[in-house]
Amino acid sequence: MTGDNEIFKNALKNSGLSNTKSRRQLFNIFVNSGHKPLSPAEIVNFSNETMDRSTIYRNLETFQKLNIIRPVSIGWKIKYELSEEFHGHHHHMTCIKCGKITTIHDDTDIDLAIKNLSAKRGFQAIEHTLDIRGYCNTCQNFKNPG
Amino acid sequence: MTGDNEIFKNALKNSGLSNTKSRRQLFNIFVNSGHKPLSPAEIVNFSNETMDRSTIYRNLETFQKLNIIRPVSIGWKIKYELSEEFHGHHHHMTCIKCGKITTIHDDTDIDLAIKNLSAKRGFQAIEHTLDIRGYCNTCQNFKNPG
DNA sequence: TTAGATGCAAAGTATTTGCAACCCT
DNA sequence: AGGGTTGCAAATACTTTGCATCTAA
Repeated sequence: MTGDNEIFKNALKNSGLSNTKSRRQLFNIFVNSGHKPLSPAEIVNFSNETMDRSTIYRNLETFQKLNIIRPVSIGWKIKYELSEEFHGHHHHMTCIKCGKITTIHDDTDIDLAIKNLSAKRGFQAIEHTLDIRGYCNTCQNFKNPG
Repeated sequence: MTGDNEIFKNALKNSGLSNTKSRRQLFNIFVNSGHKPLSPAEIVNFSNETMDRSTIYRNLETFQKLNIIRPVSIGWKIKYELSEEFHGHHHHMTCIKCGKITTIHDDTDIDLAIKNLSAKRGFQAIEHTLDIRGYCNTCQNFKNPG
């Protein structure tokens, strides 16, 4: 926890940005979310009027640029979660039918392949999101939309 | 093109859904987008009042369930593009700094690793999106947000 | 014929903006 | 002190909903 805070403060400092009350608060909302991805609007509600909406939106954008948070597409919407520096690396498997999301933590082969590919292209990969879509165990035999 | 249309029509028919004017129109917007991912709002504008907004939103949801389109997280927003059946398989590399998106078509190793992983989990993978974030060639030496 | 699809209209949410006041460094 | 940040307030933009009408099969 304390370590996370250091990383956060340094990210701001290294980019010459201020360590403000709002930014600390926003960061804490993510920390306290239990790693559940949040939409901008959900954060507005969570914050319970302690920050203005516009401040939240502006800082979400800032955090994203600093790679403090990262976007995840969850079904129909986009949400944000702490980036890997805080969160640990993982991937998602989403069922097209029932919407169930499974989180995956071990995928060395995939990560290696991604690393190689990026290097080949001269792209400096910082992190990646992988969303696998298909049918979960339960839904494999009932594919009609319902 | 004609082949794509067949796939589209069959997708509807196989699920017992009607092949309506609106749906054909929406499908064509994607075809004509030159494979650029589109947000719901962009589509509303594109459609130029030929369809009602509500029809567009409802059909986007339908198309997604039928796997005609798929979501892609592009920076701040979520967008849609034709699914692989129409589009061909590919991945995105997005620059955190300038937002530039590079499309990648050859990544056998990654795809193989994903296939293996899914199999191991009893998940029937239909498709996947991979978004690699980092710094593009140009931005690698200028990492401050600006 | 008729279940499903659409348009309309309005309500409900979400996001962005300019500017004056404020607070980090 | 001084520029980056915030709050405020209002304008925009986006998304959803119910219901009557229409249309594809």
